Amino acid sequence: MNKRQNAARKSEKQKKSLSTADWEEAALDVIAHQGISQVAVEPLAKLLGVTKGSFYWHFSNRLDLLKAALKRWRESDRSIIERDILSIEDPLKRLKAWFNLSAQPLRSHLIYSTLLADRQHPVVAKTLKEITVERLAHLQQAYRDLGYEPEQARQQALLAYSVYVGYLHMAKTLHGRLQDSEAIEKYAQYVAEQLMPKQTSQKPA
Amino acid sequence: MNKRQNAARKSEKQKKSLSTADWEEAALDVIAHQGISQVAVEPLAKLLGVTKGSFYWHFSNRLDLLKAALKRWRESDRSIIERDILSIEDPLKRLKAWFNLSAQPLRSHLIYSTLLADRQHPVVAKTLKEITVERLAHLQQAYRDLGYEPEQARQQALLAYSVYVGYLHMAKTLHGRLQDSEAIEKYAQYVAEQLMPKQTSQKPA
DNA sequence: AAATTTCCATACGGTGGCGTATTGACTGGC
DNA sequence: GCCAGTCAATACGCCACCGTATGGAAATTT
Repeated sequence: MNKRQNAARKSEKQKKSLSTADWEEAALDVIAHQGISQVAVEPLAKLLGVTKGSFYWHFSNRLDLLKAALKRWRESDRSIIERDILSIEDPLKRLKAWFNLSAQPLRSHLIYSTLLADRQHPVVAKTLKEITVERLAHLQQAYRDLGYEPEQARQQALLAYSVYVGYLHMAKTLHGRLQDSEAIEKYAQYVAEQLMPKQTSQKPA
Repeated sequence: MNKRQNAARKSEKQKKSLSTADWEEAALDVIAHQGISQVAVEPLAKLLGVTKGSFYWHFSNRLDLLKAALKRWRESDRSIIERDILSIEDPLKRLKAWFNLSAQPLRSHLIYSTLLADRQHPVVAKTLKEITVERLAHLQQAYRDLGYEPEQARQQALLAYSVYVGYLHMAKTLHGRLQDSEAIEKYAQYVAEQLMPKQTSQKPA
């Protein structure tokens, strides 16, 4: 038998030794629910059932872990967007897909929402700025493709994205979590109607 | 002469001894620029040119200060809103005043924006929830007064407030501060146009 | 001018987290 | 079966901050 420890360390499955990715994922889980400040190596180690002796084998320090975790999140998020949004050719459908995705209760949103709170942290600030600029560009392009003039497309993209960010906050503030009920569905529908060009004119005044 | 210390303690004016309000204001300044976590009693004392011996004379502990500071902020903010917004009878002008105030670079916004980031903290969460509910009610009322049906007024208020919150975040994320330039003016103008009822109909579909 | 109140300094112990150093145990390759 | 590599436990020193205890000085009261 080549399984490593014949005694299960704490709960289920024979735990093999941890990989760098395991630490990153654990960090992301903590970020999603508690924020950057709670990503502390000793508590995290306890969470994973080891001590920090292990941590400092995988990472040189705490910052190193944060960078790696954020990079991992960013890549996964980007691949989702590329697969589910940017691949859509019809700009109206693409925009709808944006709104639809935004209303979905994904861990990625949870992480983004928490990162917004931790924007003081230099590493977080850098990541946020990058991802925000990127998404704004995509949104602007969508509105451009719908016939908006560049400047108006920019404003509209900013507006739409503000609604997204604002919603994330409101949900957490008012309910302590991201909603999953029908209420959000109705609201998302309403928002989409407000933020998408009316049928009556392609190029609004 | 009844001035207290004939030698200026550190910079200007003969510093009399500190009041509770002084500590609260200092805390709010730190909150505005660095967030709750940086409101630490020893650093704050250093900032005020005293030691924490003073602090624990005025407050029983750190939490006590936070509560007091937030209460102070909330009251000042509320009085601004009552004076500059709620007093306006014409609902359209009132709404315009909301958007106008939102675009102003006030310390109150700065604080609110930072508090959004610190919503993990129980005391902050409570404060935020209260103030959000309050403001949403005011906004909803404004839209009601404009002829919106209750449900739509609620949605619209939520949307408008999300834009406000989202904008605060975007500004900080993209520029590291609240903008004061003409750009924000134009954007505010654009947003107002989008979020206020069109001239063509009082009661939008 | 003495007493009391108000405000502050200093010193102390406690906690939680970071990062280092060292040792140990299990693994696969030879 | 030995060795090198991989992952983890333990112990240590450090720092920042919290809260307490105690004493002292200036201001105010009497």
